[in-house]
Amino acid sequence: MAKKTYLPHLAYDSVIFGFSDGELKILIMEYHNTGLFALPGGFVQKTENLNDAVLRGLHERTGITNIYLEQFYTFGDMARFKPEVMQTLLEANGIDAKGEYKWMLDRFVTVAYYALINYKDVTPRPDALSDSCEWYPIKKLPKLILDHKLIVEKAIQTLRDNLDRKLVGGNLLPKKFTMNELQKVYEAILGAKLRRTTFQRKMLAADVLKRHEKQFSGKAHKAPYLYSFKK
Amino acid sequence: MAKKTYLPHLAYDSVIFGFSDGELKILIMEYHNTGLFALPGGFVQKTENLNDAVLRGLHERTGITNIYLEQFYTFGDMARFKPEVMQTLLEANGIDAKGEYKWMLDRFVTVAYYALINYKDVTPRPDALSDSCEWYPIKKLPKLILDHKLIVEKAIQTLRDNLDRKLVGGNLLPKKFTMNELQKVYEAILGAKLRRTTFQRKMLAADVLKRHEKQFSGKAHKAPYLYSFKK
DNA sequence: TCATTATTGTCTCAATTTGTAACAATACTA
DNA sequence: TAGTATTGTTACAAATTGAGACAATAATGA
Repeated sequence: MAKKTYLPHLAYDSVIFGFSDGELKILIMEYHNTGLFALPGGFVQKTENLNDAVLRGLHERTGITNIYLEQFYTFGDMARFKPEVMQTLLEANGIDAKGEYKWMLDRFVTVAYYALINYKDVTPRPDALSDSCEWYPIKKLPKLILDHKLIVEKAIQTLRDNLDRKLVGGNLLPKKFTMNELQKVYEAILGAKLRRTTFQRKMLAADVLKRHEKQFSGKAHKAPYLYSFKK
Repeated sequence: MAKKTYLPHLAYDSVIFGFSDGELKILIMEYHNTGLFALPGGFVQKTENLNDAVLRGLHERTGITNIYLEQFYTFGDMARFKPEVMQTLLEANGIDAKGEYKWMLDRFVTVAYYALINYKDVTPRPDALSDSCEWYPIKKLPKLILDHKLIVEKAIQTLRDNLDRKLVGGNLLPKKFTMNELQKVYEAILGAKLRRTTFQRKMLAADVLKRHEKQFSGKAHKAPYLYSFKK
């Protein structure tokens, strides 16, 4: 955390999406004894690629490598400069905000990314300053520091815009999934119900799915096929 | 240009699109006595909004205010760190690269924007270090420094993706234009011919155009209507 | 064993959108 | 006043999407 190792004034924040219980969720960190909630973020080492810094941070927090990651906006307004917030975080952790960590009170421009991961693959790990790193449904987020709410909203908007174009929904599921599970992911992202038959036809016509064996659930009805994304 | 006034390690670059002679063009700067070409860019003052810094730079170079501007990506690879390039630029201008301007040889992360402007409204003005600031057709760009070619390609790709979604084509034309002129802008951006009747129907159905008086060109055929974008 | 139930995969037909061409209405020229 | 190039609109075909019907399961339970 020495000033020397990181680029000053530059940070990243990540909106990490997961899917469970039919809901879209994101990882939120809570800081010790402050009641402050924030997106997981970090800093960029002086000789490190920006994208690599984010992948490094995601790996530390989720244990996953090979993460679907997309940069979507860089936030650089002066309005997001509130040194008293960072000071609260540092002091709550018994760190002298006038010492080695003083650079963290400076103005930061932050590059925002979103990640799509399979909920089950993750065991959230808090970092040194934070109390917990937990999943929150996007409809029930706690109050977030600075402009992090805005960052989340822009992430969701970008994800929606990219959903059909980049066929990215599968990254929120295990390798193999049923058509119904995929549809539920789409519905959670778009915030709207979709028609079963139209959805199935569209996905099959897109020619991106590979069909596997059937999944027998033990329920009293026809078993659905399992699918995975090609390539 | 004193180090004190700007955020270190952070820059912006702008891909400024204009349309003339049926072609999409961008503004490129050439540096004195170096044969080096680059996108117009700049730095962010320590107490200035990122977006405002870009608008300020665009105003200085084009004289225009009220510019359509969109941020599209932040480039932060180490591969773009080539201090010898900036050193060449400074020395060609008789500036001691070891002095006050030494910070410009550092690593920079750059936030890239594209702008859409009406070609006729612009009188390109070079900045202190550059020789000229001129329009180049996107098909005939000179070799650009660093990763600026990549930045241009990503700008064009983003512009294409946003074309229908954000209906931004009109920003490249004067307030009033004919349907045919608008179609030519779309064709230049997409790099493909469009069908006249389908294009006209789509634009009218989108309900974003206001129809004005006819434009009499003096040619021996029916005069087209002029249109402007609503609001 | 065999009707019952819930869900799935596919098909059908209607509604809508898009592709393509035709056509009448200019605005000017010769 | 006929001829020419271009425009705005319409007409019809082709393709896509909406909405429902229907047969094919897997299990359950009489």
